[in-house]
Amino acid sequence: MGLHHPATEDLELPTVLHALSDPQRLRIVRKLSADPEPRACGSFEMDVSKSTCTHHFRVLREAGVIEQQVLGTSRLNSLRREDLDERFPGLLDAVLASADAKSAAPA
Amino acid sequence: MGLHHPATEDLELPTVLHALSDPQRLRIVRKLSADPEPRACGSFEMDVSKSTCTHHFRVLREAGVIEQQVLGTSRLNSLRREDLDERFPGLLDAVLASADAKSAAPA
DNA sequence: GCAGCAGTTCGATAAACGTCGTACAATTAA
DNA sequence: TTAATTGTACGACGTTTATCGAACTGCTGC
Repeated sequence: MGLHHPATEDLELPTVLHALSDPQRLRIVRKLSADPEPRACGSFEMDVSKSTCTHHFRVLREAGVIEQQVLGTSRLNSLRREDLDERFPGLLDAVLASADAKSAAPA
Repeated sequence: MGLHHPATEDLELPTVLHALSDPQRLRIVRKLSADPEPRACGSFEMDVSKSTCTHHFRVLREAGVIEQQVLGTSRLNSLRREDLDERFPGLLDAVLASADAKSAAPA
């Protein structure tokens, strides 16, 4: 069965903000942004269990933040950057910039 | 007793995003942005009970999104726009613009 | 076929959340 | 002083959340 992805015009701001408000999920999104190549779930070094991972990827997908393509036994994840930019201009960039600034360790 | 407000450098991105991810709270923030005059809690037309209101204002305050000043029996609420812009440049604007766009009814 | 790998599904659990009503405190007005 | 106004504190409640482990499905390769 195909995974469900919300249409661009159906993206809800509170839902997206909630999806981005969890540290684990924020990490996923940042990695996807840093390297735009679609990546399997397993390639993210998550410090939670496999089933928790599945949960977080689903929250991101159902919020419309990521897209998941089935490839064999894997799910290739990519950011829905264009859709997000169309619906919420500047939001993703601001969130990513804020997350980067925060983690940019001072010398 | 004075109300507790987090310092600008202590603002956490996930906490702020979570504070903004609730429709009631988003409404509060939008009203504060539309009219930058500090306003009492009661002046927001909220469709929830008084105690729920108190809860939402506290979440916003503890996340560092709003400032509450005591004036008599009232709490004057204002956006911590400068602090937010310093810590998370562009974030608040992007959220507010997205919220505005969403509620801007098409013809 | 069989084993291994990638994720999902299914409870379960503990914590957090949004909501309410009632009671309370503190200020202001009569 | 009494009453009204503004908001808080305190449970209480049902829901959602983040987490886990164990069992499962579906592909890939030997």
